[in-house]
Amino acid sequence: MVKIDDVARHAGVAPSTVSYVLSGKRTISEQTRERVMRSVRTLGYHPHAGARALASNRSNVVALVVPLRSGIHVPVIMQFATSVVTEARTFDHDVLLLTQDEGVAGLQRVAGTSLVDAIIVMDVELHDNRLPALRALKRPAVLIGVPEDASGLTCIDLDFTAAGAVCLNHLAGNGHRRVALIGSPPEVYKRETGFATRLLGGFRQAAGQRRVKVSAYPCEPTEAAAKAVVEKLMAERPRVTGVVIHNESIIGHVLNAFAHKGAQVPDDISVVAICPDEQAEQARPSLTSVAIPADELGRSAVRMLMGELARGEHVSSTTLLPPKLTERQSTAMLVG
Amino acid sequence: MVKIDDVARHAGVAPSTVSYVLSGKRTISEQTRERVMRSVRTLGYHPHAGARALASNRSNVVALVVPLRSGIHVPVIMQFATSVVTEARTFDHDVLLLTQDEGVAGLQRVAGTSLVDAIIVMDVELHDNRLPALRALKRPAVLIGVPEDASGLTCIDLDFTAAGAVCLNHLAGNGHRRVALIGSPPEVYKRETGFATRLLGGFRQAAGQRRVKVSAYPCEPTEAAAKAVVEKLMAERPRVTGVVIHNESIIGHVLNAFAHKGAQVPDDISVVAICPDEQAEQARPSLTSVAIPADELGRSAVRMLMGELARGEHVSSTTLLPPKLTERQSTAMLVG
DNA sequence: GCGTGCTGTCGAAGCGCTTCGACAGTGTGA
DNA sequence: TCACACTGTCGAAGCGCTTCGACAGCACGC
Repeated sequence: MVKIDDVARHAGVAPSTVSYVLSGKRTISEQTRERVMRSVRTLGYHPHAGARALASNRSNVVALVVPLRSGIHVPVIMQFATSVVTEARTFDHDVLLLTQDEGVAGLQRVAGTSLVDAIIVMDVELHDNRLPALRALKRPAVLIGVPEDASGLTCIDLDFTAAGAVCLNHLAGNGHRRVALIGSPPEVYKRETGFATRLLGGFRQAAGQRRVKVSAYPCEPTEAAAKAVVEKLMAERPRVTGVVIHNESIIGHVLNAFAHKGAQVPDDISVVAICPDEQAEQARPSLTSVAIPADELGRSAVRMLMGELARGEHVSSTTLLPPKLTERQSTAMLVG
Repeated sequence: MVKIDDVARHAGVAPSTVSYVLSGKRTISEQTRERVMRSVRTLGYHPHAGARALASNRSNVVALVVPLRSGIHVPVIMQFATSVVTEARTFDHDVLLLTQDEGVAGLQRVAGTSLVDAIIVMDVELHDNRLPALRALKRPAVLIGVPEDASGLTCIDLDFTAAGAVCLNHLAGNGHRRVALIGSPPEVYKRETGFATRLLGGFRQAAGQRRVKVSAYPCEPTEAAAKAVVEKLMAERPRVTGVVIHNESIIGHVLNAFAHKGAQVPDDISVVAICPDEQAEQARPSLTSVAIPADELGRSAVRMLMGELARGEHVSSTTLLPPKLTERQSTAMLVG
């Protein structure tokens, strides 16, 4: 293994000079820098991560805690994870993958051993049991999702409350007076997952203001469940003309179920979805939708973390990205 | 931060004794062990990962390289990744997430800096450009997938050749003489992704032996593409009675398309899929399928790595898990 | 009673890097 | 021309852990 002393000798400088060339933490003459860099390249020098972490008290690794829970759409998680990895790399950081089932112990382990400099936690519940640990950690953390009490924490998420309202308002603006929400499985609401609960809240509140009659139908992520929900909906509320779908897994199935029952989208039923843009564009008909900006969330989370690490001080904040509704073929003005 | 010297002082022993208690690398009296462990717990000691890595030349981290490519079913990747993380934790290791787009440079970086002890690479192509680097690395690596030349490498995968044969034979055994394969998008075959190419090969070879007429239809992972492929298939080969689907994303769409065209499964068309068991069970009708054992692959990959790390010597090997076909409702004896 | 072989513990020497203070050498302003 | 402030580089002191060799203390067999 080639080490910093080898590079120093090869370039005819002190080891500390090599270190400063590589870190840029002190000014080095262009000439020396060149010489050192050439040595680094010809020798194929890679600084030892452990040694670096020990001496600098920085591992250049961030932890990413991903959910394994039911009711969470896997492609969105994956998209988020890759955007975190990609963005972290631009800051010369790597990403350690943790699963949620290690829970609080996992957080304490990776933070306590200085394995990671910072932590990103996905799928935060309203009353998440990891919150106290996260507050106590002496490392920056960003939560994706907003718990009920976000004090002392840094959170970022799509503004699901506003998203719920935007969907309702779009339908109401098109004249729909009876609207249904087809959502996540019941257990997601039971455990008070932030995004589901908040969207439903925003949806209901806007409906109250607009005097629109609404109803909510939780739904398991299977084709059969989607079909059953549509049938139930059409039987119980035959006069519903607008539907909001907040459950990526069943969007296609719901559309098929409507078609099967002879309900044309958008002629008989207008549909708005909350899902990644890509999915909305691929659906037939293409879906009016509020985008889930997984990519942007991942990038922002990393940037916030890097900001805190650079500044060395913690400021609690909550960032809610405004929902962006894109109108496509699945919604129309209510006629008659 | 509490360090090993603090623990040693608290327990009234030497730092080295604490280290040996924690690592178990030397015999320690039960009495001393107890005392040290108590101190560890009361002080809340967590050994510094970097210091440990520096001194022991082991980081206790394995790298996992995941694909970002099109044509690869995301839930399977995710399932695999979580099984790797879970299994690695049972060996007291963590998992560093790398994306494929860092390519060879990424492998060299994490291995060269001693950030990781070992590497798992998913989605290996027949002529993967990372193979030379992986052979040259002085760290254990396990490939998921089998390249054409696997010499010097450790590989594990489902035996896709056998899987292709098993599917064909199951249909042939049920009397089907004309069978089609609906597969991955064309680019997957073009870049010679192992699993797609091998399955097709096994399928064709078995067909030759059984004197079954076969045809292959690549398919993009969209509902529209699936529908189009089914229509094309039924127009071009109206006498096909058996279909193998090797493309998890479109299974549901293909079934719907058949239904839409009035072809009953399994009465008119028998369908075999290659997909996770869970997905096969949820489909309607439930699908006769060859399982993709993502979980087992992940676990095995980690175990092989840990074995190599423990032994300290490299032995090249290729492990092919035998395909397991489970008969469900989507296949039937050909009548008439 | 003495050599021999264990067991359990200790002390010290690193592992490879960063960073701090020191200090030549050079340029600047009075 | 001299004091002074920069610039660029060096040397040495750690960072917190593991591991090697050493060595007391004890049991055993002769």
